[in-house]
Amino acid sequence: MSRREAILEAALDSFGATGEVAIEEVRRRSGASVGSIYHHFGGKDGIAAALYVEILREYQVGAVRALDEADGAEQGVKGLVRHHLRWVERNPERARFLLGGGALRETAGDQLRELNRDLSAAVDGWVEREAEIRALPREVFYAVVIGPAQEASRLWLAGRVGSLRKLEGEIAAAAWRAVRVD
Amino acid sequence: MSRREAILEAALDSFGATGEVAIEEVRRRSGASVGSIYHHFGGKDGIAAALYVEILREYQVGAVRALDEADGAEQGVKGLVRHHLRWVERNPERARFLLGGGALRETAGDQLRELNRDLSAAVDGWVEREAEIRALPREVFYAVVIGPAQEASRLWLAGRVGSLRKLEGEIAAAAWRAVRVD
Amino acid sequence: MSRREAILEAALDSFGATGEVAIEEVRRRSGASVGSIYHHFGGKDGIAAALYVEILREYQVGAVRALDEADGAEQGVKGLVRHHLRWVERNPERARFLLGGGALRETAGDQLRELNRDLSAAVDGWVEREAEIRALPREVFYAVVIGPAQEASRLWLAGRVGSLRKLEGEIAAAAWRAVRVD
Amino acid sequence: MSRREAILEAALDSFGATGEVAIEEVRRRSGASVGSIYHHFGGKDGIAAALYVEILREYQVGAVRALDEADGAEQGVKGLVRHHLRWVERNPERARFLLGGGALRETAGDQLRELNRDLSAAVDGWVEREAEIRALPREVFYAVVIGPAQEASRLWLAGRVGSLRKLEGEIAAAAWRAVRVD
DNA sequence: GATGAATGAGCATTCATTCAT
DNA sequence: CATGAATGAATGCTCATTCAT
Repeated sequence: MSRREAILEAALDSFGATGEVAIEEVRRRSGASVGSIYHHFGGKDGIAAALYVEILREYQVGAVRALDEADGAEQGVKGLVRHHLRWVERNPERARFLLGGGALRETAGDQLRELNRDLSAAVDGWVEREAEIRALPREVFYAVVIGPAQEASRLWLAGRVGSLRKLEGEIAAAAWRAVRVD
Repeated sequence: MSRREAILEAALDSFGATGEVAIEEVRRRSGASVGSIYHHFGGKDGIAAALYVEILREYQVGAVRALDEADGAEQGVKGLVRHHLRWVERNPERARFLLGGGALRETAGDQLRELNRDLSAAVDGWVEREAEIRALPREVFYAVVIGPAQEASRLWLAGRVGSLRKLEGEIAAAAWRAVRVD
Repeated sequence: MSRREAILEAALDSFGATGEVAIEEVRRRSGASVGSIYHHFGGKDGIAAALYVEILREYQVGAVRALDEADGAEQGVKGLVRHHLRWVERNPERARFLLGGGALRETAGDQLRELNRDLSAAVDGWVEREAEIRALPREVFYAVVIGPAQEASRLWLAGRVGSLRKLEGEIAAAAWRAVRVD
Repeated sequence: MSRREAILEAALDSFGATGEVAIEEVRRRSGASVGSIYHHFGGKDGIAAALYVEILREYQVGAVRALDEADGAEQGVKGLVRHHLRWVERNPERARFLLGGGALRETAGDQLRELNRDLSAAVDGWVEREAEIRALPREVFYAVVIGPAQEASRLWLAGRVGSLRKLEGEIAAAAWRAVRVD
């Protein structure tokens, strides 16, 4: 593991422990010196932004693959939901970071915009091609498909739900009922 | 307005401006002295907890009323969604605080547990009496009904959606499709 | 127990717990209001001074009695030592306060000077009448008789000695050897 | 003088002036920044502990040398007493700090235990080899030899005795009478 | 005599950031 | 690339004291 990776790893742990990325904490956990951290990331925001981009990219790759591998509208929608739930359950710290990290969207600016644009384009294109999906404003489609999975994820991260895996089928089916044409 | 109320008000404003409750900021905005703040709330966490409880209670009162006034399952589910969206749109600072305030759930402990228990009981009782609602694990019902509204709210709070009011009908209808029996 | 006494008691406990008398702590422990404390003692120093005087007086009464009841020089010296050790062992909090409380001698000023003058007079008079006691500067007599007991007390208060009672005989005998004429 | 040393020096002065180590005061006197102080000592307790260890070590070195240079039991015991009195008279601030610093024994923990163990071992070994010294519990020996000097020191530090040097002979002789075999 | 809300100076501590080596 | 000493603004908090009721 490179210095850079070790620092990012430590930053993620730091966030998990305290709810924010603290340089001092990162230094302790990574074993790198303050100077080294600054050399690589330029500062606190730099670390958070790099981490955010990296995590988001990983999440999105999975989402796009879920669509690619889907055979038909139903499988696509359910695949998005399942990917969300499984990714959260396998990456709780990353999920927590993504949910709590709204503050730094500005710093990572350009890269994030690019990422989101790419995903949106992919999803929008897919939706348009699927006739079985009800015509909905794009934000509503997003909210209705991802919202339930996201809310369940939040409950799970807060320890108020035992297993996302067990709810997966129900949530995916509900999302499908909500967006399919009758 | 009592000192106590003035302090809570200032704390909400402070949170809106900086994303967290800063004592110094609260002092400036409320006109109260540091000592007075500590006299009433015991510290930073105390303020946040009191605010959290107060806001959550207000939200929940509205949610329960939405159910009470509903005539039938469909109206009830749609009422919950509409209440959520309208409450967020009318109380953006409060909504932001509630969403970001996961950290202090411990401090407010007992009161929050009580609030959540009461709401859960009310909703569960209602759901059981409605035959038109599909049998779902309680967490799934919650996630499926509130999730989309919540996700749309987040987009709106982030400035990425123009008006919740306009999406209200679509989101409520989608939630209903997701939980009704066929 | 009167309000006054309750406050003094609480002040002693507070000192035992934190090493100094804190009004807030006294308030909590005594159940009195801040205002009431100020009414009775005028402030922090007032409490400490009153406590100091009260405790010192009690200690000195015992010391004088030890001399009064003594039959001859040896019994007197040993009696002073024994009284010191027993008083400390029976009143550890009071002893701690007396030892640590040097800072407030100014506040209690006049009363303390009077107390010390009275005790000095009593002891000096007694020493002069006892021919078996070696001629020593008064401070040396004091240091040599009380010093060992005091040092042992400090060890005991720090938990580094099991029981003062068991050492009593040896320490008293040593003090006597140090001040008697050959 | 290194930063570290400058900070310790300033801490000692600060203690002398106010009776406790105040970071703000240390900062002013040492010229170091707050951050630097924390970098080196971690906080208030860290400074006090480091100071305590350093001062105690210096005192103990002198005590051990007094024993080493002594020719026989009488010179050894009197040497310990004289060292104590002279050290106090030459280092009043350090003495005051050592006497008042009971609170931080926990923080300096291990190092202090080690120091005390070493000194105890040295003294115990010496005492055992000296046949002219009366068999006494180790704590009693300590209390009887050091107690009088310590008590005289306290009087001197409080300004109630003119010169320790003048009392030195009497106090040392008294200690010797108290512990020698007849 | 008693109460407790209010005050504000003072203090320890954290933390992002810089920079000489 | 790496290190760690140094900086100093910012902040939460404590606590003695006052005073209107």
